[in-house]
Amino acid sequence: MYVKQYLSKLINQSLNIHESEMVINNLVPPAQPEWGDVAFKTFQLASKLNLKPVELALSLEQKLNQNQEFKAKATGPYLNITFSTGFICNLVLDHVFNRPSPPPPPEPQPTVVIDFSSPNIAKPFGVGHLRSTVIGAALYRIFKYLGYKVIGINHLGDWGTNFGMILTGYEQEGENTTQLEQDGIKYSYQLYVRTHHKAEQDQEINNRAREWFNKLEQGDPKAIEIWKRFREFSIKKFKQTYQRLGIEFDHYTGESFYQHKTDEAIDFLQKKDLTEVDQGMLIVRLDQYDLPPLLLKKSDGSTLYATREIAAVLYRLDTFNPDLLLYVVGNPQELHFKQISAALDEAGIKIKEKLIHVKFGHILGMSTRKGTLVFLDDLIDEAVRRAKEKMQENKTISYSEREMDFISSKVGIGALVFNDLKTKRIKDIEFNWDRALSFEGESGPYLQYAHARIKSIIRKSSQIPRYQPDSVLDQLNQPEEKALALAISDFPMIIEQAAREYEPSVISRYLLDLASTFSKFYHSCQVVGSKPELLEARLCLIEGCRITLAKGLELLGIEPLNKM
RNA sequence: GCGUCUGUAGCUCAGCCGGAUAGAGCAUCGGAUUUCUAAUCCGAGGGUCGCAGGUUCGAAUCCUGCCAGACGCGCCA
Repeated sequence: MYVKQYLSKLINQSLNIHESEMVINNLVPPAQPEWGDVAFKTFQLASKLNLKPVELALSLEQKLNQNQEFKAKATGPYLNITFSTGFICNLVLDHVFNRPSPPPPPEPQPTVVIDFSSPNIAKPFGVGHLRSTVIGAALYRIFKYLGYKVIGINHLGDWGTNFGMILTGYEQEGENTTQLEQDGIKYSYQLYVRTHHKAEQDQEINNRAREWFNKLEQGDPKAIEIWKRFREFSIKKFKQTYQRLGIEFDHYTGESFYQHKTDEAIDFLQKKDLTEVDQGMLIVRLDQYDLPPLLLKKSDGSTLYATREIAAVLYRLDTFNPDLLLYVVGNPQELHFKQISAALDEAGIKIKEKLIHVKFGHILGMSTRKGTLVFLDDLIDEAVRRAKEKMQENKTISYSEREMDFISSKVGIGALVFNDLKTKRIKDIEFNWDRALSFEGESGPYLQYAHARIKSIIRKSSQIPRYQPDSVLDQLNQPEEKALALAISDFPMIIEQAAREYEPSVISRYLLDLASTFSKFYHSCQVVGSKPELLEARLCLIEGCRITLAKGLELLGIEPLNKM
């Protein structure tokens, strides 16, 4: 960005135009590295200025070459620009060291509410929920970094007919306090499964489950008390897992929170004359939107998922007055969110631009029934175990016991988190232990390793890297050094793109590229042991890379490591 | 049946608001360690960009049709 911004400014000035966005969008890497550092595609701008691309390129070549800092060469409709390495490094590192934060967004500070993770407290936290959790948490950090006010909400699935089943099982078996307190989720899930199994042979159990859920809805003290216990211990367990992942929420307001707000929501839609009764159900027709009707009430009068969702959106608009309302929820619910958005739009609420369904592909090859479901905690444990194994194989580095525990935990989790963030959200993922826990190639540990190596170099240099204007950066003249500076330069634009597209994978791909560029540098340019000026210059460059890498990793929720 | 999404190297993917010779990782094969961590780096092979039309000076990218897969479509969430 720094380099592109600089170039764009010059191009705009030389032509006396104000098209910096278009120009920046047309600045690309040259097809061949030896052609230059940045290439300008002139097609779009030429068309805007009513010129032929080739002519524009030639004219720009002449104008820009009055500048001392670089060479410009027109090649057909392209303009290839070559900088001196020292110049690029100064441009880029000045920003990295002296202006590490992006400029704040214009006042008033925009607010974004992010609904993510949202597990069901009676069902195991499986690998499927990891995606929403990890993507949502990344978006949370990205928007915060960009200066937004961000509110993270865990919309727990803490209400529903399945609690009838759990309460029935509880009634039959009595409480296993140890299990409940240790892992409320696993306990309620197993209770659910056992009772559900019995219910398949015994209709009486189903009836009992319905009764219990009814009691719960009526506010029966006994039912509420037991439900509260299950909820409390499930959340306690969730928080432990979230802590391992370094994730926090501002609110744990689940579906039960909206239980008594649905009447108000239904009232609101009824007053707008949008509802009608069909076969005993209360519905909102959405024919104008080419969508099937939204169901608000079952024929027995009880509310549905969508009802509570409407209530939740109204509550959030009212409470947080957000500019964006993000729902990090899987693909299958696309229709659901379209309906919610349409119904509210019909009611005159301007929500279409605000309510964004940040959808993602689901995890294939995992089923609760087949028993192929993988529990997140087990997956994390396995990731950490494999990381530890890898560390024990390492013959050149020794670790204290504390280091072993800390590093293996961060590496294992880094691999796991990165695995869910490296591809575009929309893609379905076939779960595979070895792929999810890869430590090589395009992986979290690859990025952490690059960071650790930079730290290691700095440690061995016994110097503190610093940036000074007119410094020794002119010492740098290797292509690997220039490539590294150019890679660092793209960081701000990448973050903006990730936010614009609600797509953390943009950052993942970028960091892979940055780390790979560093690794190439590492293998061809020695830092420690160079003559003093070169040492200082290279330290400054790799520290710039490290700062950028660390920031990117933090945004994704991966720990940048000093040693591994 | 209708709708949404996906289809690029053996596998997993990037590139998709049109532009220079379609890029990575894994896997396979061959190399690199007396110097800052080999969880790394270098090299090789590997492609009808699902198929067929269309728009354009130019299409993996835009439009249409078809094929394949995933998901969704009134009383689960």
